[in-house]
Amino acid sequence: MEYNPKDIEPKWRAWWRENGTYQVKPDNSRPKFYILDMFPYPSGAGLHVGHPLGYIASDILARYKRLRGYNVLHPMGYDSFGLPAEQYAIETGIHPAQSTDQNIRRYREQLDNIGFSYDWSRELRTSDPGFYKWTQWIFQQLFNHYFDNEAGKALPIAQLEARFRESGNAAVQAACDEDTPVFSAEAWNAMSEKAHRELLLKYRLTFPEESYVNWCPALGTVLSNDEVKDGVSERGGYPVERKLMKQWSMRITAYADRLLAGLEEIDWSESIKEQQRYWIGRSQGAAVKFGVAGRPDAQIEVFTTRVDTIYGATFMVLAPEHELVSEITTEAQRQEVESYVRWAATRTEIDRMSETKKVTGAFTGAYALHPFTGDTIPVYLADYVLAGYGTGAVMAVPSGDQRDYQFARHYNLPIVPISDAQTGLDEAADPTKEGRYINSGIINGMTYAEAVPTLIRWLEARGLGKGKVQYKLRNAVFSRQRYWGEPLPVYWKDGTPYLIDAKDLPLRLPAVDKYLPTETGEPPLGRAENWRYTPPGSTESYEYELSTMPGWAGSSWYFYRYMDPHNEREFCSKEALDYWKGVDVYCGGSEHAVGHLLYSRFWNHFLYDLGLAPQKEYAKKLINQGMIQGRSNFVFRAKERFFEQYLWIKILQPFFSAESPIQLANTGHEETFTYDFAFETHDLAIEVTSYKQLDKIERVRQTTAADGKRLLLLFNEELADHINDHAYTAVKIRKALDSREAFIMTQEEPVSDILYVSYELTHKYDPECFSKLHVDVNIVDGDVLDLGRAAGKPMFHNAAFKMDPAEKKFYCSWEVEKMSKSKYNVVNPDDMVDKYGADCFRMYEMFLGPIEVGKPWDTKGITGVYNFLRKFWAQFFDEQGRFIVSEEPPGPDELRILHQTIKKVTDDIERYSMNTCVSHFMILNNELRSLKCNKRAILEPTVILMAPFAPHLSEELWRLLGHDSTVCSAPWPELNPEYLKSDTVTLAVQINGKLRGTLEAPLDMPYPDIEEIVLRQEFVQRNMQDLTIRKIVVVPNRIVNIVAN
RNA sequence: GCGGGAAUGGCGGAAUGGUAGACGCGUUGGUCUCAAACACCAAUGGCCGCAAGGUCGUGCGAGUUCGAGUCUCGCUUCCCGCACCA
Repeated sequence: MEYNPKDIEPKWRAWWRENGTYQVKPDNSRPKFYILDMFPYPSGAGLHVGHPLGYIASDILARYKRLRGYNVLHPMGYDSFGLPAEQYAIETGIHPAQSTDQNIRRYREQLDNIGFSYDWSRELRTSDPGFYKWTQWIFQQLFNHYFDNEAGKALPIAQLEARFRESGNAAVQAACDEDTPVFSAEAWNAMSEKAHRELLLKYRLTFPEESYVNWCPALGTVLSNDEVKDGVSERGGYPVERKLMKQWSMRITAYADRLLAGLEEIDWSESIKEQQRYWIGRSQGAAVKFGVAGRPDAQIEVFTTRVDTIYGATFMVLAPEHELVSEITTEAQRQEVESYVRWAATRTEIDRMSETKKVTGAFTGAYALHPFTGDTIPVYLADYVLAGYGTGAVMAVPSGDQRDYQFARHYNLPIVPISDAQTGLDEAADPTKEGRYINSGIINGMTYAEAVPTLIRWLEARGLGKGKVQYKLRNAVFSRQRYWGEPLPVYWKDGTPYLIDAKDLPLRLPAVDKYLPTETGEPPLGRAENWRYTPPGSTESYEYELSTMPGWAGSSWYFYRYMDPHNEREFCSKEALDYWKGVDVYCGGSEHAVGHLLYSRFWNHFLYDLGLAPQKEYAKKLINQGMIQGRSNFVFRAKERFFEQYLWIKILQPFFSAESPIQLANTGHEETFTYDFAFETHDLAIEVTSYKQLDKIERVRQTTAADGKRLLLLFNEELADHINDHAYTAVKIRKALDSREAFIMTQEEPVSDILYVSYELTHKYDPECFSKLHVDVNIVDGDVLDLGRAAGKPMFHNAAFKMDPAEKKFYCSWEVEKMSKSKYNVVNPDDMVDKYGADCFRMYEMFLGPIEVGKPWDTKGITGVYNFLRKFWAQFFDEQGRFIVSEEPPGPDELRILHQTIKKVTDDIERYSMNTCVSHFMILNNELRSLKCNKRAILEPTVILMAPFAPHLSEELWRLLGHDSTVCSAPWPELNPEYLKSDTVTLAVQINGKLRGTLEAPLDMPYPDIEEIVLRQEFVQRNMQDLTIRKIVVVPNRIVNIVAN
């Protein structure tokens, strides 16, 4: 009986679905386990083989935990608000809901194909009003709370109001805007309601404010810091500029310390935790106020982490945007300063980054007063000081800070050493904390540890400064000028925002005629008719907020909704929260390190403060699956920014001969055309034995290159518009390349310093091949040539050639890169499932290597897994194809290998090492085959062990073994350590740490006997001839090391 | 520049301080076949050797240890993240 996945897989998927096998309910009799995948954004491209990697690993874990008796919550949903659907809507007029729905259906189909054990009755979509009702509700809670620094948690804003009425805000320790004025109770009580509301906005955890934001003109929206990479938008790569705008903001900074501390209690990768720590960017230092000469009213405050270097401050630098700039600038300098400020404003982020080493600045003509010495020091502007960090001003200590040093050198400002340990100040700054201070007034002769508190005490006593903690973390911009997102449940009255009544939630997205900004530049919601709110009991109506929420809103809390997805009264019931608590294992990509993974922790801390979340940290364990990369099909030009849109293939071998012309037919389109080829001459004769997979390449065009050699052009510019065709073609070409080393790809116009690339041309030294390639490839012997990084940035990795005549080896490597539609290197999981079955695909993805590391996709290896499954299947059938297992009792060898496998697979799943599990199954199968074992007592437990990995095959065999219930609820085989023991062990014998031989010895042989036996061995005696034994180290049942000289 | 991680055959990758290279791919040889494919069997880190065996081997250099891919120190290279953060 042949193993045919198509016969069994759809059948069992249907059965599982019909029988609700994967549906879960809270069950206090069993321990719970919550395994969550990061839900996908349903893009139009569908899944590729890289996507399911994490899903498969978590599915294996979920199935395993079920077999271990856990009540497993393993849900899936869609992060279905987002930019691409909106862009598509702008282009086509199709409502994003409609295209999103279509994409989701496609995703669901693909996910179903792979046999995941999701409880689909809990599916959710962030764009579903039943879901975003609660996103809006949480937003309202944030609006209604402030962060109390004394309590260390969020408290209702009403409590804050009460305190203001009682005693003003002087004694209130709360997270608030920097510019919050101090007021007394009397003053508060005398204010208007509008004034009250405006002041409260300075405390609320979400609030509108005028601030510099990342404005992306091309996308017509603002972006949060984590959505901007290298000065351009993460989606689309459009330029981003800084712009002062009124935006909703989340006071995440209030939680900075808790988000930092929380990292200590979660089992996430060090790299993600470090990224979050860095993003939060806590630094301890001091705030110091400098006076301005001749202006007793003005002060320049700076933040420094090195207050101990303050005596070395010989000038000050302000950011060009600093608010005091025009005030303190002298008339003589005004023109220069203004032109510098203008110049700085026009520079984009990219400009700044590419010129970080260049010193620019301007002198304001003003002088600051050094708080300790009273000296006057000049005040400059420079854009190396950032307006957005600290106070936007620094005290410049050229002897201790390299940037200040460079600036001082450029403007010929004094560089004063401040420590006797500083060296090399002729060359560079020396930021040492060693030694004792010199030229430093009250701290002369002190060490670093003594100086800092001395200085801070001095400053505090005079009101000139204080110790301060500064964060890099900024409040997160929370509004987007887009259509396809959650509407903010807010209306505007009298210039301040009000929440709509909770009973009016959800505030549904209105219909609009177009998905573009209005003619007056308002967001698309401005197009909605009658987009106004009438508060309960009011006759007036007021305009709703026109912005929507950002993409990360829904994903900041969705993990709770799965626990109770259909609840209409609460975001999640208390019972469900008490039972499921939080996520036990969270699986997803590391690209969300400082976006989703930080924002969701923030919301969770907030919900925890409200008593709505059971745990401070919602996900104890995080697994980051690596990215599966595709191979690039392109050869890049080193000196040009964009790579060729063509793929050239040069035929190296006469695989089209005059005798047997090959037809290349277009099979992908309605129009069909064929080319007949007959090549008479050939450039090279690398042996090629298989070409048949070439027969589906589309649109091949024969052409002649400049040097007169024949070339085939496989892509053409028309195809650029048909991305799917590209992907298709690229895959076909890769298959051809995979099958044989048939091609060299080359560029249109070869240039000597640019390389030709071939695909794993040879892996063994072949002198013929070598010399011919040498001629053709034009490369420097023994060199690894990096094809260069376009414009200094690794926009694309490149293929490299290495030829090493000394080693007689020739290497050629392909670059690997992210699989993406635009790179034409996508491999579709459906194709894999269609050809090999879901079980095989699942196992193969796991077999590729550890989940956390990225690796290139290589379809070749899948046959190994497929053969394994076929052979495993065959164990259950006799030659006539009848299902037959023996009821004989198993022998010790069979039991040993079974229990070894139980042990290894159990241990390895627990440590998320799925790749080695697959190996263990293969080893087990190889052993059982050589033992010709078809005994039920062995095979039945094996089927259960395999069930998490290959659920369909296991289910089929399980039923054939005579079970009525599903293998999904079978008990995990129990390890019996007795069976692992054997009578003898293989002892390795080393002499001075070198392996000299092995010998079979009885288990647990006593020491003197071991020594005796070992020394009797022929190979030991032979190697011991001139040596005297010093010592014999015995590791029981493993190794004997004879130390001798 | 700073932070995190990695480096093991032709390739993906295994190895609680204890026989490096499990398992798979690929390759080579063989069986089957008119032939091919599939399948099956065998070999497969390099070098020397007919063989037995020897010898060198986990990026480089030191160290700890009876014993190091694994631990320590110092480098190199690559990947990821951040990047004028005062």
